[in-house]
Amino acid sequence: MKIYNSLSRQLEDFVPLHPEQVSIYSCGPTVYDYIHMGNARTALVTDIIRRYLVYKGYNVKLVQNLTDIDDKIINRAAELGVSAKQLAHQNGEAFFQDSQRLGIQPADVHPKATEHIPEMIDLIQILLEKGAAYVIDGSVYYRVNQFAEYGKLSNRKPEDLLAGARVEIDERKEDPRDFDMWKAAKPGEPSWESPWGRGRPGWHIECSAMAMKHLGETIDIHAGGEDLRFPHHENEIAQSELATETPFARYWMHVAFLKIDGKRMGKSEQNFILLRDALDNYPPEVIRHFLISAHYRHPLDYNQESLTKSEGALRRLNNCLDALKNYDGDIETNETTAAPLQHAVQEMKSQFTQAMDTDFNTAQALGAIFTLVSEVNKSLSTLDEAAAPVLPKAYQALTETCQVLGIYNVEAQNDDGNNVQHRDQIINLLLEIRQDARNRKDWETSDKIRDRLKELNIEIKDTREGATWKIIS
RNA sequence: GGUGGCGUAGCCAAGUGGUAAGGCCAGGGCCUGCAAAGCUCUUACUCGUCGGUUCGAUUCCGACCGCCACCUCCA
Repeated sequence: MKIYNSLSRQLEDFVPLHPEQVSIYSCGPTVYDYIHMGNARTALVTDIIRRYLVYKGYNVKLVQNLTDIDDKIINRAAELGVSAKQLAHQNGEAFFQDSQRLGIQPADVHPKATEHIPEMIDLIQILLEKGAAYVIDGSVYYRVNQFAEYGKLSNRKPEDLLAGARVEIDERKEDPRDFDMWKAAKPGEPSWESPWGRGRPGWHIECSAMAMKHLGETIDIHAGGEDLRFPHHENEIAQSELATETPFARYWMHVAFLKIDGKRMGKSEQNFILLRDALDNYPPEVIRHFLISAHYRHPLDYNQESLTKSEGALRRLNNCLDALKNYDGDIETNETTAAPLQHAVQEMKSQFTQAMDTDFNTAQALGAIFTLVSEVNKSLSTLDEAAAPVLPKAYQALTETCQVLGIYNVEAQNDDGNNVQHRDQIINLLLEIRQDARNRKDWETSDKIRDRLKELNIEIKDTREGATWKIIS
């Protein structure tokens, strides 16, 4: 299995620190607003990496943080006339809701910055003791020139960092590259006690402290959006590695931007689509399909046309799975069959694994899945006797892989409730009446039943074996 | 100015030093009372342009053109 490591800028064999055990830290959102599709892309990639590693048999511990104290939160809260704490709490809850709706499984731990102040203070203290930090007016800065490897993640030399800088330089800092780990409190802002007076943590120290607390000094995979590569992740490395003198993360993964109209979707651009709005318009599986239809390191453009394409692809997949479901398990296995479909199932599994093993190539994995869909449809339409015993295997292979990608929700297919049985009986009665009408070529009645049911989102298909129906959305 | 990425059929998108997955759309055929779904055939002698390396390049190297991103808060 190979992963593209942003640190080495090449594909590397994936070897976790401890065999069969993988630790992942994913940079979560700053909760001053609802999350948008770009945030969702990164979260989804992490979710699928986790699912796939579990599928491969690893034990995975995933930590995804929430930055719940920050300038943006303070400012937004002031605009809205609520406390920063309340705003962060609300948006944090909304983030969990939205993620869940997209079918993203909760992380094992969702640490919040405000609940880890002591750990951050301890870490800053260590860096001060090592001479890698200094205090000015109650703020603590990281002394970048103490860390020789600074710039190794973003591939930047010290002089590069200064040349094009468009930042206003704080004259009090020893070096323009130095960044704050602790900000002295300003009047009216939330603050915590510290050895340097009241204040609040800087952004970068949060992730260093929380990652190390929940996953140890060295984590296997650290993921985030590509915008975090510099300065956020670079600074995390500087803080963590100088403090522990051991590698912070073995594999750095950066998810490319989601674009809209060819431009980066970003909060500061005001061109974002909220995940919850997209979820109101499309089923979660469709959105997931869209988001994984391109490799995670390639930019992807958000537009209605692309979502519509994913809708079509999902329809094809679901039609196939629906047809297959009827064969699930009710055919005795005949090991002697040498049907072409048997080969296709094996081929699909190996192609899927190979694709995912190569830096989580979901686009290629989807190709493998749809190739089998095509083979299954072929067998189904020709009523291939030899293929029949393989059908349950095909169903299983398809559902297994689709669930790794989260584009097929078995539970959602099986409606619950006691009314279902009753409803089915009524629909079947209607189909019976319709069949009678068809037998006497009373097309008017026959079509009326079909059309009216369609209006009720129940779609009828006439097959060789008689009419079938299903609920459409 | 520095750093990184991208340019593959009408659209989206994989991919490889040996001759182009998959999806959507479109058109023909089969099936159907008509549909829907499905099947089937058709849709890039070609992978931004120009050079180079090679028996052979879309894939490696170089130049150029175009687009995007990071260097500032943003996943």
